[in-house]
Amino acid sequence: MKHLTSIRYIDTVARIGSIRKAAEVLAITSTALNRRILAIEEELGVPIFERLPRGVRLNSAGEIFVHHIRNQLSDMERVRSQIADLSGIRRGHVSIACSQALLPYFLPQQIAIYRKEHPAVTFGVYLRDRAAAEQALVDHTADLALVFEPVRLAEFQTILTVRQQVYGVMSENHPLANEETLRLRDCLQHPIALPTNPYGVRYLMELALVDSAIVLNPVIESDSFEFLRNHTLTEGVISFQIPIGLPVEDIPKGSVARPIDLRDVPTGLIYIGQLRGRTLPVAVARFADQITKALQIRYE
Amino acid sequence: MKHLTSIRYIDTVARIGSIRKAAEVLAITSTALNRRILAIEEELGVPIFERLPRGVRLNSAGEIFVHHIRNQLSDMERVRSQIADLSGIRRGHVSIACSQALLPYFLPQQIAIYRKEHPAVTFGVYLRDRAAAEQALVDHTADLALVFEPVRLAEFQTILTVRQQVYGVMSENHPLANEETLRLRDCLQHPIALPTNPYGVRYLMELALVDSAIVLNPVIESDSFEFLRNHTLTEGVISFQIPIGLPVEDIPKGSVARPIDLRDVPTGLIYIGQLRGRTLPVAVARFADQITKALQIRYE
DNA sequence: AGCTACTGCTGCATTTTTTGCAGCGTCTTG
DNA sequence: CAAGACGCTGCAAAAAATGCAGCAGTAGCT
Repeated sequence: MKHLTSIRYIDTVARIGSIRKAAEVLAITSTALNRRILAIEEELGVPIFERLPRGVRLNSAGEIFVHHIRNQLSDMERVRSQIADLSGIRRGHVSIACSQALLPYFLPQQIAIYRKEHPAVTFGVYLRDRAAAEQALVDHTADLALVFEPVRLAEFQTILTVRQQVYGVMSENHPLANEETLRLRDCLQHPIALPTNPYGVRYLMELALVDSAIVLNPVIESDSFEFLRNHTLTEGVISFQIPIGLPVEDIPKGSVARPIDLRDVPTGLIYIGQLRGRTLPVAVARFADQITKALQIRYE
Repeated sequence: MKHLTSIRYIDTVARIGSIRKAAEVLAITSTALNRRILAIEEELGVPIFERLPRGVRLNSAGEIFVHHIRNQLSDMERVRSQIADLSGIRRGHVSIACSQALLPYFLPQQIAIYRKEHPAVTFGVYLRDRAAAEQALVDHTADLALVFEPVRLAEFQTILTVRQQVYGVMSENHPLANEETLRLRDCLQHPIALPTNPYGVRYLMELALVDSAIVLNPVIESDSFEFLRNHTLTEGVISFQIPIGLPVEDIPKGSVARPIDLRDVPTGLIYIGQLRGRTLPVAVARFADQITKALQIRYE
């Protein structure tokens, strides 16, 4: 909306940290942008940016101000979507920050279902580790966060939690492929592949072993779950994943997934959350509702 | 704030229920107001007012919108005051050491103006002669010094200087009361009243006469400017004062002030100063700013 | 030291937006 | 049916925003 242009600009400058760079992104000249900032500072009676030789940075007045205008901007989005809802059309945008496990199957499926009903709603899906996803809520980069074992900031308001047991994924030719459930000590007899540290699965497994003398020695470590999953097929390694990151029906040909005994690795939790105290735009609220129901049905 | 003008207007229209009447209240034409409303409705894609023969009324989209913008407006107020608190212009203490001439009119007036904006800021005003005022800065007894013809210690950092011509103050019945400007030798034909030695006016006048044979022989000598000023009314004496120590508009009934010819007594300077190198508290800096501007306007 | 590249900022001419005036059509009201 | 009030529109003037060119300051590099 037009009357929010200045504060949208300022939001962008605060994110980018440079007036000239932000001006490029916003497709205006740095002059115009600079003047808008000076005008706002004039109105507030106080500068909101520190001028550094390499750009600008919010000072504490700026922190307060920008925090407020981000609320204002997303509130306005909500209002627009409420108004649009009145006239029957649902439009809007849903922005999601989520863990890697949600990307391959769960979210694409859910978004497809939703968009079939409401084609005017657009989506943004952003891969963030546990900490960054929560941060994205705070700075309004995302409306929803779907995170495995989050840090749980004070600003994070849980909508739903879902238990997720860790599974071992391996080739169907693997010696352990026929076990009903896997014991961790058995797995560790074989080469293993693990996600890197910030990810929830790795975190859970290290937590499980913290009291024992055992150390995780992955032959493969990667921050790509997809790579890890594929690698179980090409080499006889065991990878680890949570059910939501696995196909709903059947594991791809040639690989199997077996639960790790709960005595060895406890279940983790996926959290769906939003920024505390925020009233979500209609489209977002509805989507949150949909995936909440889907998860409740799927994981009792 | 400027960028909220449109929504403030809309808020008013919603309250009043008529574009033309609201325009009057807002002191703009109905045309401009009407166009702003149309523009917002355009942006929202939906009207927010029902047009009735007697004016306008919010429709349900408008209810949502106006509810939101009212929140936004009061939030902005809150943010502004948070920022004001943070920057300290709202609270704090300003401590001033100054010459006697500033006490009767100038400072009370300026402090009143400032405190009207920032009632939580407190003031301390201390009468100090030229040397003592500067010393007060050094030992942090005062944040600001306003001094006529100061000693100018090394630690004294000048913020602004203002020229002040010496005036003769006398009863309107005095023989010299009708002169445009006064020559010093004419004044000395009459009884004169002078401040005691440490004061700037006395200093200036003695400086002016140092090369001549003339000696100042006051019939009254006092360290109270107020006493001197009043005494001109009761006895036919001439007293001496600088403009800032005189009322802004009119000299009190019965007395007149006439400038002393610059060939006889040179202009003196009022210095506003602070401790060298010190970063002043925000409240102090603001007040210094205010009086600086006030003085610049008053004595060009 | 000198140089380059990058920063935020400013004066001026130009473009865009906003405003005010006059007037139109519609509707209630006396 | 006339009067008055309402929201709205065409057009010209006023005001604001924008873009260009250029300045001054600083970090990092040679």
